[in-house]
Amino acid sequence: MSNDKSNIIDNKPLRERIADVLRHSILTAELKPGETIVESVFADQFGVSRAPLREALQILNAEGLIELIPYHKTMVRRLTRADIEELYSLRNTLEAFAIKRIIQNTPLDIEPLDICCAKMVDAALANDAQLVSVFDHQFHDTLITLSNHNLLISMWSSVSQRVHQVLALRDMRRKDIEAMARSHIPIIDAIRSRDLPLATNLIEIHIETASDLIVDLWDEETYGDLQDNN
Amino acid sequence: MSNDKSNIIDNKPLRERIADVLRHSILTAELKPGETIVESVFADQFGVSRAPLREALQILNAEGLIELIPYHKTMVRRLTRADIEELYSLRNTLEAFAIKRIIQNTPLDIEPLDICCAKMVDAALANDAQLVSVFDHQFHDTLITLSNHNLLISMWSSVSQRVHQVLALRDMRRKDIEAMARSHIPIIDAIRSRDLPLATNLIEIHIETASDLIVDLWDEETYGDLQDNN
DNA sequence: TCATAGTCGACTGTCGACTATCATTAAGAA
DNA sequence: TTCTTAATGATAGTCGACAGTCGACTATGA
Repeated sequence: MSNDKSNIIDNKPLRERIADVLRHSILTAELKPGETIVESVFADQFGVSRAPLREALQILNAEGLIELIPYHKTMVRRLTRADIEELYSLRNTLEAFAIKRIIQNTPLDIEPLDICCAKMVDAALANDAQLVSVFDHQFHDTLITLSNHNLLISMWSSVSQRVHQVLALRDMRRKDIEAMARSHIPIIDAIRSRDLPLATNLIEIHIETASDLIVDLWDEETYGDLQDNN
Repeated sequence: MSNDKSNIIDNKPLRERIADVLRHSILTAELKPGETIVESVFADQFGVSRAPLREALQILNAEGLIELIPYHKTMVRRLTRADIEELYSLRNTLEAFAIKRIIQNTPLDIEPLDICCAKMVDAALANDAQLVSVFDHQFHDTLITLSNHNLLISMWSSVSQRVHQVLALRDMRRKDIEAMARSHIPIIDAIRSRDLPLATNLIEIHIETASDLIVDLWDEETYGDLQDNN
C-alpha cells in the first residue's frame, strides 16, 4: 500500500486495459490492416490468459477496429476506399448535426473552439504539423462534445478513431498547414452567428477536402485486399 | 422449401447465440431496464459456462443495451427521457443522411419503399396495429439499406434496436394508425422527385411526432432511476 | 494431370475452478 | 447514539486445460 497510486488507477478490468493497448497499436498503425491477431500469441505477450484478451477483442470488434472470423482468425480490419469514403461522409453528417445542436443552445458556448483554433494557428505558424494535427483532432472532438449529446459522442468516438487510423496509415505531409488551420475560423464564425446552412456547408467542404486527399492516395492493395505479410 | 437457410446447420459461436437470445429478451422488454444480469444465473439458465456469456455481454454492452459496472454488476441499460430524445434526434439525422444518399443515386431505386408502404396502408385499413408497426420498422430499415452505406447501416442497427426497445416498453396503442401509415407516402414522393429539403423536413416531422408521443408518456421513475425490483 | 478423400497442425471455442473486488452487515469505540 | 472498522457473502475477474473447427497439405486412384 505504500508504494504508489498506480494501484488505484489500475483497477480497470484487464479486458479494458488490453483493449486500450491493442487499440493504441491499431490507431498508430503499429498493427496494420490485415495483420492477424493470434489470441495465444498476444495473451503471452501481455502476460495474461486468453479469457480477458478475448473479451477485449469483442470490444474492439464492436468498435469496428478488427474483424472476427469465427473459428478461423482475427485480424485488424481491412480498409477499402469505400470504407474511407463512408467514414468521412458519416463524419460530415455527425459534425453537421453537432453544429445544429450547438446553434440551438442558449447561451452559445463556443469559447473552447476559439481557444483550440488559436492554438492550431499558432502551431501552424511554428510550422509544427504534428501539433496542428493534434489541435485539429481536438477541434472536431470539442465540436461534438459541445453538442451535449451523449449518444452522438459515443458514435463519434467510433468514427473518429477510425479516421485517426487512416491518418496514421498514411502520415500525410501537408503542404499548406497554415491554410488548413485557418480554415477552421470561418466555421466558428458561422456558428457564432448561428448560420446553420453556412456552417454546414463549410464543414462539408472542410471534411471533403481532407477525405479527397486521403482517398486519392489510398493504396488499396496494401490495406484493403491482401492478407498480412509479416 | 420455405427457407433456403433452414438446411444450414447453425454454427455460430455460443457467444453470438447467447447475445441473440439476450438481445431479443431486452428488445421485447422481457428483460426491463435496471434489471440485473447475474452471470452465473444466466449461464446456468442457458446451460453454458460463464466465458461465452461474458463475451456476449461485451457485445451487448457495445450495442448500448446493457450497463457493465466493473466488479459490481451488469444490468439492462436504464433509459431516461434524455436518452430517448437523443435516440430520436440521432435517428432523424441518420435517416436524413440516408435520404440524401438515395437521392444522389442513379438510377433512383425506391420500389422497395413503395411496396413496404403499400403493405403498411393495407395493414392499417385492416386495423392491424401490430402489422403496421412491423412494416413501419421495415420502411425505415429499407430507407437505410438503400443508402448503400455500410457504416451507416451498422450504426443504424444500434440506434434502431434501442428505438424498438423503447416501443416495446410502452406498447403504444395508436389512435390513428391509418394516418400514421399514410404519412410515409409523401416521404417517398419527395425522394422520387429528388427534393432533399422537403424529404428531410417530412422525415423530421415524422420522427419528432413519434418521439414526442413516447417522451410525453415516459415514466422516468420506472426505467430511468430505480434499480430492479424482482 | 486432375479430382477427391484423408490427415495434420494451428487456431478458436468452451469449460470448471480459483482469485479479486465490492456492498452489506455486524461489532466495537468515541 | 453515531461513526469507524472488520467480517461476510455475493458477484465479477482471471486462469489453465481441453474440445471443436478450419484450411492446408498429402496421398491415392481414375
